Amino acid sequence: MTIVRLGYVAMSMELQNCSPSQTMTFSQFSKLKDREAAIKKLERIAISNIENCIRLLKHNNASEIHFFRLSSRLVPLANHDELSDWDFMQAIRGPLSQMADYIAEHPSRIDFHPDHFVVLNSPVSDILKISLKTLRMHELLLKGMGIDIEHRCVLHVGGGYNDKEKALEQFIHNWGFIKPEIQRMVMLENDDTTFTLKETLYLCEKLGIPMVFDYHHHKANHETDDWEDDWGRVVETWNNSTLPLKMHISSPRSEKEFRAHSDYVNPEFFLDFLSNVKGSVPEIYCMIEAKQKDAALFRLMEDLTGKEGIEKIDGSSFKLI
DNA sequence: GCCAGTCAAGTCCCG
DNA sequence: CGGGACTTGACTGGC
Repeated sequence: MTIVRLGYVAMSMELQNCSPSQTMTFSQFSKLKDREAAIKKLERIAISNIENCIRLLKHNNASEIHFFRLSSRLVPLANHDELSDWDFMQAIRGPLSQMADYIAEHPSRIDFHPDHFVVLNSPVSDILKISLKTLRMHELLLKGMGIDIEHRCVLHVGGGYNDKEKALEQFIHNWGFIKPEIQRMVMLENDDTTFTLKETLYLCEKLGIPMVFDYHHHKANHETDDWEDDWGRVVETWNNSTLPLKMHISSPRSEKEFRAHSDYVNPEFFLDFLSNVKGSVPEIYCMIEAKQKDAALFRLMEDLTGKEGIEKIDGSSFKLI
């Protein structure tokens, strides 16, 4: 028996004026003459983003959704070099602790997917450094939300640099310079252009990192199309975690734009996948990555309801029987 | 109120 | 080696 729990990414198509990613670019910031006022504006944006996250969490609870990816753009310019004197954590302390209270009362699985500019296998030390700074920001935010940081940040392996084997070894090399507290936050995901399931598994097994399998990326980028043989290895990487296995599900937009995410997830595609993993693991968290965000999740929830071999537990949780 | 252009970042691709 | 594409959602400016 396997329990499947579905989640969605960062923002809602149903809630109005509830973006958790409002922003100010550095060029906008620079144009403002009064730096103090500009920082106050950044702080207002960050506070509004976090308040909107709380609204999203309430929306999730009301909809029986227990799995959610937070936007990584909650605090605009938090990592910017020119703003290193800005104590953004102090500025957002209030709403962040409200969020922590809410999460404590309504537990769910919450994580981040820092954008692809976090590159841990870079041979350039400055790029590694800024990447670690970005991870440090995620660490602070998680702690502020009262969330155990273990395995909360999904990352890609990084650049191929014309020699993937060397790039994988560079990852291992760089990993040695990363403090254990940050290492503990990281999960790795196969990507759609460079590092495949097998290559990502190589790192995950070597370094004890849980592997987030992205089925769509695998379809777009693989040595051999079959993944079932490697699925057991993916499951094993989660022995390194106290959390259940997690993966990513999305559908190609079209044959021509195969790598792009479609608005919704094709239920047949998903059901076919589920039939292959049934019984292999007690619980799977599936992050639905679709353009229509929560609306796509709601549609999938409906599509799965009443299907053969699927028993509904609650809104977004299903038992495969 | 809509549409095109801009903004950030690192990598990759082309010339 | 240099410039442009890629990607994402938010925002700005022109009409």
